[in-house]
Amino acid sequence: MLETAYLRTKPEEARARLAKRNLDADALLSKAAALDEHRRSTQNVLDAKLAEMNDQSRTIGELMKAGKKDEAEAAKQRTSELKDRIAELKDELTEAERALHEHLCTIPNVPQDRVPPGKTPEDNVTVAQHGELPQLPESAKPHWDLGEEYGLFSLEQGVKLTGAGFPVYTGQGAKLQRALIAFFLDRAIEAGYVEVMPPLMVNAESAFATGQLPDKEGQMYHATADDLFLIPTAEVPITNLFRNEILELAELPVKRVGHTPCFRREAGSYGKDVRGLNRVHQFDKVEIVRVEAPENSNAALEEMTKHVQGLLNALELPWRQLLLCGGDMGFTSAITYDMEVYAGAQKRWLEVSSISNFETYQSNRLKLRYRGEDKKARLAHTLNGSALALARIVAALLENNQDAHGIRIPKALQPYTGFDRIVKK
RNA sequence: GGAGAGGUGGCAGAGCGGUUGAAUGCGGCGGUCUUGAAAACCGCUUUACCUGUAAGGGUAACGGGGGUUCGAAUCCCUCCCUCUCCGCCA
Repeated sequence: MLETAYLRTKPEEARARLAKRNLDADALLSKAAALDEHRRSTQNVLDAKLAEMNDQSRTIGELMKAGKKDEAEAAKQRTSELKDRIAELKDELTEAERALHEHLCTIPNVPQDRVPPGKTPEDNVTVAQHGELPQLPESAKPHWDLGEEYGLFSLEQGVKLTGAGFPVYTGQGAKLQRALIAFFLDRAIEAGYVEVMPPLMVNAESAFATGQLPDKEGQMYHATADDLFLIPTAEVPITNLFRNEILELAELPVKRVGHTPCFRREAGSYGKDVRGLNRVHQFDKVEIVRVEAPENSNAALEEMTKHVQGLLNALELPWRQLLLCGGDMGFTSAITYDMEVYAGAQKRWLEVSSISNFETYQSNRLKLRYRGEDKKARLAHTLNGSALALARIVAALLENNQDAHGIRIPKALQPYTGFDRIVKK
């Protein structure tokens, strides 16, 4: 959620940046300004009445102490009107706060200057690319065929157990999952991230603080009996670790990494996008999360991107880095890079990582602050990125490395898999 | 799941209807003293919002929400959480 202080002090900047998202920035912001103004004036009046009431109460207390019962009683009578007015104003303020808050929740984060304008993925900008695209023979198979052929994973079995989009991994396929997770975790730990194993379910408060609620409610599985949500990403529990915290400057930067399964309903998805492992309801992901002082957050974003590039290079996967345009960026992000790998048999790019700087948008909801040089508490910046999402990495790995004798495992991964090829049983 | 106890500032721990945003101790910060340090002594030490150029002033917060009252950390209701005992269990 955007800060009202920002909207008040830099309305022009907010308007210009928001416009890149291809929405009616003027309408959103002028409504926010009106609601904010109303909230403040209501509080002003209420505060004055409360001060008056406090004064009265103090006087009555003194009269009671002095034994002047009659005078005290008389003073009590006089407070009833004030009391009613205060109750009225309190309701008004609560409503004004609710309305402002609700409206602020509908305004996405303001994109940074360098974010390109645009509406669709077509307008994203490729800022880096690396690796040769694999030249596979016509007989090359997409990963869903390879998965069946080598007995690595089965979507059909998942249907039996759960439903569509819940793969069952078996044998070398299961080991490959475990190897990738361990590899990603180890690399992050080497890079200074502290490993976290969080709960896989969160309460509504946590889901709200990182922005999954209310914007993406339909995306999460909801256990209604206990009002808990299955996490769509480790970002949610890990970032919420810092909810309502004030960090000392020396504690920054906070660097956390966690592996979790991720659960996504993916309501409304269809078509070739969802074939095989391209889009599933449950997948494993290693996520890196950072809390930074504002002046360091953009450097941190680049560092995280380099880290992800290093992983992809180690896996020998051709990748490209996209700078998302305003229209394609996530609701809560100020700038996002997407990392895509090329899946040679499908002949298409698959998104395997999304790295974002949320600036204060999340921390404002989280009430995540840090104490600066001047000892004043102010909102920290939060960032996160996938490093990396498994299912699609597996898809690309299988497709690109297939040959007549099986599927080659990249060298960096072999210590983790314990085998250098996937072969038919 | 059942029974009981309890949730107060960074921590420990008072307060149980009237200048109590909150005693006291510890910790932390600043100062005096000292060649330096320790000890001792003195002062400071929460956060959010509103108002103001600022200094300052105002309001709110004692697990969350609601109620009683002129006035609530203190009384009542409710939810959540922690601890102890019992039950169940990987």
